[in-house]
Amino acid sequence: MHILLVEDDAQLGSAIQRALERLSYTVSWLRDGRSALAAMRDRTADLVLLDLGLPGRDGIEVLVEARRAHVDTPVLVMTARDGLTARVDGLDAGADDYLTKPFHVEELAARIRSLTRRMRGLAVNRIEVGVLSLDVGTSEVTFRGQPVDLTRREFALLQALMENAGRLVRRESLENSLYGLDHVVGNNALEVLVHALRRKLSFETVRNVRGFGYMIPQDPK
Amino acid sequence: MHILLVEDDAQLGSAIQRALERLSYTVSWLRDGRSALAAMRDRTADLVLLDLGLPGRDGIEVLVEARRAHVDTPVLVMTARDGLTARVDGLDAGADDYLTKPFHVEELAARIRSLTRRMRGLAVNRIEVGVLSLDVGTSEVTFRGQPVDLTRREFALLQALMENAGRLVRRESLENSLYGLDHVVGNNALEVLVHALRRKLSFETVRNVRGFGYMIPQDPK
DNA sequence: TTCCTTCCTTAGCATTGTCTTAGGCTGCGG
DNA sequence: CCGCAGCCTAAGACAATGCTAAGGAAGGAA
Repeated sequence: MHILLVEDDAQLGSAIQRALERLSYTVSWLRDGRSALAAMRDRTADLVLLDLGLPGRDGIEVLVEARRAHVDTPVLVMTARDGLTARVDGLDAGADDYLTKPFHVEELAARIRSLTRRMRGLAVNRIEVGVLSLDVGTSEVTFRGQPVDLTRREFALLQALMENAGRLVRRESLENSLYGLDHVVGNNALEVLVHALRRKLSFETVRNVRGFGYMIPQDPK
Repeated sequence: MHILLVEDDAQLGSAIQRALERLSYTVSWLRDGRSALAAMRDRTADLVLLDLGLPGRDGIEVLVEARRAHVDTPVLVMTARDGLTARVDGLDAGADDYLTKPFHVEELAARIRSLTRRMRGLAVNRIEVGVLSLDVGTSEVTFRGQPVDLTRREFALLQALMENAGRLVRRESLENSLYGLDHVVGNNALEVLVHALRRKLSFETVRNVRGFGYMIPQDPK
C-alpha cells in the first residue's frame, strides 16, 4: 500500500509521514504541485493525500490536471478550516474525500481505510466472523445474534481485530491504529481495553499471543 | 430499469456508472444540461440522477424546464453545496430526493431503491415509524396522531433519522446531510437541534449512542 | 523451584461528550 | 423600523469514557 503525500508544511508533513509509516503504509512525501503531478502521472501510488494550500501551483489545479490525464487514483484532500469553497471545489475537481485541518491521526487512518475499502470495489460495510458481526456504517455489533453495546475505542479495537480475523495483530500495530502517533499512552491502556471488550463479548473471543499481540480466531466462540 | 445519469465530472461520472451497472441497472451517462433535457423529454428513462453543478446551464434549470414540459420521471439530485439550500431549491424545482456529495455507493443505491418503490405507488412520500409519520412531499409530521410543527432543520433531522429507523446514524453523517460540506458550524449545533426536536416530540423518541450518533427506534414512544 | 516478564483485573481520577439554558445575529413580514 | 421566527454560539452541569496506577496471576527460562 503506497501513499503519496503532498504537503508543503515541513512539520505537518513529517508528522503525517511518520504516523502513516507506523501504520505500515509506504509513504512518498512531496512538497510541491509540480512533482506531485508528475508522481500521480506515474500511477505508482495507491492513494494520494493532497493538501490544497500548496504554494505556487494550487492543489486544485494539480487534481484537475491529473484527472484530465485520466489518473483515477483515489485522492483524499486536506484543507484548512476556512477553505470553504475550496472544499467544495475539491470534490467537484474529483477528490474522493476531504478532511479539514486540524485533524486527528485516528480520523485520517479511518478515512484511508474507508477509501481503500471503497476502491477495492464493493464497499463492504459489514464484517462477519463466525458468530461475530460488525457494521462499519452504523457502528452496530452483534455477537451470537445479540446486539452488543460498545464504546468508540472498543469498537475500533474490534474492527481492527476482525479485519484480520484468524491472523495475529501485533500489539504495536493495534496501539498505532487506536491511538495514532501524537498520543503517547501508557503501555497497558490496550490491555485494559481488551479486557473491557472481552467482558462484553466473551473471554475466549479475543486471544492473546504472549509477547506479540492479539487475535480473533476464524471461528470465535 | 433505465437510469439517466447527468454528471459533468468524468471521474465521478464513470465511478457512478460502473457502480450502478454492477447493480444491474442500465445507465446512460450524459455530461451536459442540453442533452440531459433532450433525453428527459424522450421519457425513456425510469429515473434521473442529476448533478446540480453542471457547467453552462445549471442543473436546476434543466429540472425546472423538464417539469414545465410535464416530464414526471423521478429525479434524484446530487449536490456538493450546502445541504439545506440545495435541498430546498432542488425539491422546489421538482426533485424527488437529494444526495449530498460525497456519498457512498450504498447510500445512492438505497435512495434509488426507495425512489423506484415510491414511483410504483407502493410507498408514497410518507415514512411511517411506529407512532411517527413524516410526509416528504407536504413536509407534514404527526406524532401519536397529533400534527407537529417543525422548522426546516428539525424536519431534515427527523427525516434523516426516520429513513434509518432502528439503526444508528452517525453524528458525522447527520452533520453532513444537515449542513452539507460547509462544515463551519460549531460542534454542538447538532445537539441543540436534537434537543429542539426532542422537545417537540418526546425525549425518549430520539436516542443517543454516546460517541457515535443518534437513532430512532423501530417502535418510538 | 525461582525469578522475570507479560498480561489481567480493579479502582480512581481526569477528560470528553452530551444536555440544557441563555443570548445574540439574521432575514422576513407587518 | 420593529418584532418575531429560526438557528447559531457560548457556557455550565453532569455522566460516560478511557487513562494511569498498582497488585496479583500466569507463562517461560535457568
